[in-house]
Amino acid sequence: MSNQEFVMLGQDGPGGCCPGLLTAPLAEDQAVELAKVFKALGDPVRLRLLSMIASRAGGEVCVCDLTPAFDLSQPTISHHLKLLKQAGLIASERRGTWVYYRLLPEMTDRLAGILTRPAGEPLPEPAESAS
Amino acid sequence: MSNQEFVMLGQDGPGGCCPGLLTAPLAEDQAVELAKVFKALGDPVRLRLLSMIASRAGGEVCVCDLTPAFDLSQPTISHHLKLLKQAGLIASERRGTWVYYRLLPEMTDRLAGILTRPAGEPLPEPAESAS
DNA sequence: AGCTTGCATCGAAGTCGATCGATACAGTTA
DNA sequence: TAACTGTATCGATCGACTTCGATGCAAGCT
Repeated sequence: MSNQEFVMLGQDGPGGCCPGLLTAPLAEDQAVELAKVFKALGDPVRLRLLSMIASRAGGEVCVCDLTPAFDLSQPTISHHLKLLKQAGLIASERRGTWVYYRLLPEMTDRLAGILTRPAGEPLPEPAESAS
Repeated sequence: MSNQEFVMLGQDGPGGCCPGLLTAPLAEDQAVELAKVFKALGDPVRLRLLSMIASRAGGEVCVCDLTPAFDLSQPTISHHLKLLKQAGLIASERRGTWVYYRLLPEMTDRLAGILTRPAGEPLPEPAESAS
């Protein structure tokens, strides 16, 4: 179905676990893929949607529970959910009339790892000046 | 100096450490602030810039070392650095003719924490379907 | 079948963002 | 002071993004 483009972030690159963004200069291809995911997180509405989905007790939320929480039209919410889904952050499942969304923790785990600096990072020098 | 707007992400909110995005529904104000930072990371050029700065041995990089690494004009690189700076991800210092940028690990640490789910998260059920 | 509800897709309108060339500013050097 | 190098800012262009109303599709109900 469809010609949608999903973010895959090629599982840990060729031969290592999570190069990390903070340790090595990050190739352009990886930067492009990673940017898609961060861009999906770069909107207040999508952040709140993700947050509502992730923090849900049962792990799932019906769209009908998400939409009324915003001052936005139903198509707009649907669009944001689609972007989060294409970013690999959430997945959806239809059950009867309703569609349920749930978090894909693999992606958030990956992002957290990418933003984590390896244990005892030197922390060059506690310089103070900052333009 | 200036009327620039910097992201502050009010240190851990009123009384807790890193509510977390994945555990509670995230208020609108927090979502707006967080989105600014993620938006700054939502561009391949900025991700590579941040990566080059963060992975630098001495912890600092001269702009003159960053600019030639891209197929972009000098003003464009300068603009991207400005956005990363306003997001609180990097800081700059002028020494003589050159300007040096360095990572502000507090922000990346914070983001990593926000994207990390608290230890033994239930992981509702390893359901398979994903539209 | 026909109606109703829940959600997605489709254009359109307005805003935002990435990029550039031109230019201004800071600091060094002659 | 003048000239030169390294960065930042300005204004414009153009494509991307957010949002909407209208519409289409899926599933349940009468």
